[in-house]
Amino acid sequence: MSAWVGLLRGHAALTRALNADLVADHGLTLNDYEVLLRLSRAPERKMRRVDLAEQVLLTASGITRLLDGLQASGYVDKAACSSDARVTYAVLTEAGLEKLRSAAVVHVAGIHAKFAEHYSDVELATLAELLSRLDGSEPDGEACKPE
Amino acid sequence: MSAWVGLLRGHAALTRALNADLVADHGLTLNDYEVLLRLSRAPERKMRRVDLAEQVLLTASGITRLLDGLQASGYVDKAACSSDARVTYAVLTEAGLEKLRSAAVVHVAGIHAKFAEHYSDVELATLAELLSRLDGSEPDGEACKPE
DNA sequence: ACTCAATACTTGCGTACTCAATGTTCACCT
DNA sequence: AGGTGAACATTGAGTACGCAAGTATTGAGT
Repeated sequence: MSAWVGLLRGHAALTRALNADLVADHGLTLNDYEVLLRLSRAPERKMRRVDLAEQVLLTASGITRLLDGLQASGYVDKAACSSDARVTYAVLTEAGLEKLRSAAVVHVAGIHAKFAEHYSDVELATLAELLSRLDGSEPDGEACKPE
Repeated sequence: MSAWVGLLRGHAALTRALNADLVADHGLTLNDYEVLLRLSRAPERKMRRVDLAEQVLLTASGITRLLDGLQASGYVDKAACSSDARVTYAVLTEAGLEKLRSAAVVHVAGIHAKFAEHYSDVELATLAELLSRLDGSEPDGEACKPE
């Protein structure tokens, strides 16, 4: 049970702090950042919305709304798919890439600081490996910085 | 960065699954359960709302609304403090205790299953210890079951 | 006794979602 | 060709919060 409580509390502590910084400095939430990041690393900087939703663990509805916000800010555009009319792509704009880059400076440093404050490199690797088992994802190295 | 991504994804995967079970089977959210649990283990099964908010990592506003819901369901009552008129206690009712006990059967088993699925006992203890550093909390043994 | 800052709680408002419903499109089968 | 079920994206409605503002009370200092 300790691990469960630790996961809840640790998650809350970290996301609150990092989200507050991101919102205050750049007007982006953690999920906004994650979406911009995923797009920045996708071929042609575009992804189907359904794939994006799956990647950031949101529903179709959630991704629609989140992307509406980013589109309103000029950070993403929509693009149609030539072979499937059901599909709409989310495309990262130049403004979006700039935004991501500027936000990354502080965000990545913040994450590093939070973890380095508590863990050695070995411990961090252990933690990462253990946590990756929870949702079956592969450990994802240096995943926080845009290309 | 892997640990950060693992924390986000692991947290999402676990809380989604466990919350869905709790809501479907008992009409309680994870935070509802946690509040009932904390009250069940408090002296006289009552706590100041401000302390409860701090324990479950909610704001005063958040705990007010959460307790409103539990009170409407008959699981908690309010009680005044004889020595400080600012303070209102949240008190667990008998119905609340019963609810907690019945929910605990499935919830605790669910948590155990999720963790045992991925970790040995030693790994679990390691994970718990590492996670507890994130918000400076003490490891909290067998904290998920009501008294 | 008075003042002020801190404390406790509630309420209004806004945000970020999920669930359910809906319409369009596609893949597959007969 | 026609029918059916699934995939995709959006929208309406509801939920669970946090932030800010507000009220009442208390403790500390003068």
